[in-house]
Amino acid sequence: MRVSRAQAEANREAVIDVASRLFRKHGFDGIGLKDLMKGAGLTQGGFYKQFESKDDLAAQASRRALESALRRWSAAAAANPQHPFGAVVTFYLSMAHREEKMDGCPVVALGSDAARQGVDVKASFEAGIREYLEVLGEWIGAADGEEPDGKAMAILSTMVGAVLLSRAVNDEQMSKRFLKTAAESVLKASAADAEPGARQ
Amino acid sequence: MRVSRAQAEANREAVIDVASRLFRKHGFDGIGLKDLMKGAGLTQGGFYKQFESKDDLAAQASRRALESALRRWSAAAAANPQHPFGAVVTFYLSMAHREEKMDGCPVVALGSDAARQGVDVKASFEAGIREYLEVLGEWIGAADGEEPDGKAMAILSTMVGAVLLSRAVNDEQMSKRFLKTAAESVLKASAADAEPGARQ
DNA sequence: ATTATCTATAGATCTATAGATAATGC
DNA sequence: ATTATCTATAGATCTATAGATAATGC
Repeated sequence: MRVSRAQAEANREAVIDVASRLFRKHGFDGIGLKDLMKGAGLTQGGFYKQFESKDDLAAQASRRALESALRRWSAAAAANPQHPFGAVVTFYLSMAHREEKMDGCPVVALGSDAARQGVDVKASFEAGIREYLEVLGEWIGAADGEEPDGKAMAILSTMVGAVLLSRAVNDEQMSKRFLKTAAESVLKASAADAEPGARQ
Repeated sequence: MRVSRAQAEANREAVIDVASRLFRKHGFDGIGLKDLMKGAGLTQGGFYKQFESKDDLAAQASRRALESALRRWSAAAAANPQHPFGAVVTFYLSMAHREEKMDGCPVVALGSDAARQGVDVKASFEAGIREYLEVLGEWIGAADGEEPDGKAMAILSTMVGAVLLSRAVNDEQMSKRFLKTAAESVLKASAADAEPGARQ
């Protein structure tokens, strides 16, 4: 029954990975410990030797989900080094991303849920969101002086909101238009750098 | 025990109203029928004489929440008839709105949850979102020809995303900056009408 | 007589804990 | 000897149903 220390650690990581996907699919309240452990090939009883509570797993799985999402951004960007931002926008604001909640952006899949969670889950989201903003800031160029990542924040808001809205409606055409108009908007915003009329 | 037909209908409406608020606070999976009914001064047993299922209530409460949110937009707009759009943006992208999940925009409070629900809940969201887009379109002016509410869609995405992000982090300063940068972005986007460089 | 609401309960599921088991690690 | 995982279970809660109760509506 007992496994090696290395295997135990691998099992723990597997639970976090599985949870990061199943929470995105079902929400924090939509799936129980039994199914989360079963997803990693374990039974429910071992859970509390690995984690302090379900909240503890939620915080760790959130962190893992954000890290995984950022890696997908990097992969999309690496595939098109000339236009990393455009590549990420194309991927993020696609119908494919709309459909794959389980492997998609956790801010969209769990944002409403995260707002109801405690500080630990929110800390995981905050850390991941800061990394999102950092890479966005690098790609679109630092803003003009004050509010370093202000432009990145507005762009991230548009991207997150568009996918959220596209998933909340039945009409596929409407979903597509949310994604398309958001893509046009953020690409335009990223291009407009020292626009006349803006302060300073 | 039995009440008049009119009172029964009033009770039913009260349950929907309460549910529209409690679902926003706790999520569809975060509150049970017992507490939903108790919120309207009733007991759990009567639930299935009023509603077909919990999903049925979720769909009706979602519709009610969206209607109520649109009324708040109208109220904010009516308070400043010269700049209805600016008034709504100021209210929507405020820290006060960030704090009041229970009476705030249901797309933010329940958007991630709605994506996991069936067609009925999504239909409620879709109908409400269409109304959001309609009033936005009136205020910011119809776009130039094709894609009538394209600009409204991008603006709504930014607004929804910014409040969602502002609620997912612990840092209040970060929350404020999400709201502030989004407000600047949507006000600029609404002003820029026939911008040079745009297609057409 | 009808029916809106109540109390009570079935059966499933949830989080968390207790104790057994069997393999690891000293 | 220690410990990772297992089976089993406590106690609470969930959705949904059944039958009782008492006031309405004909």
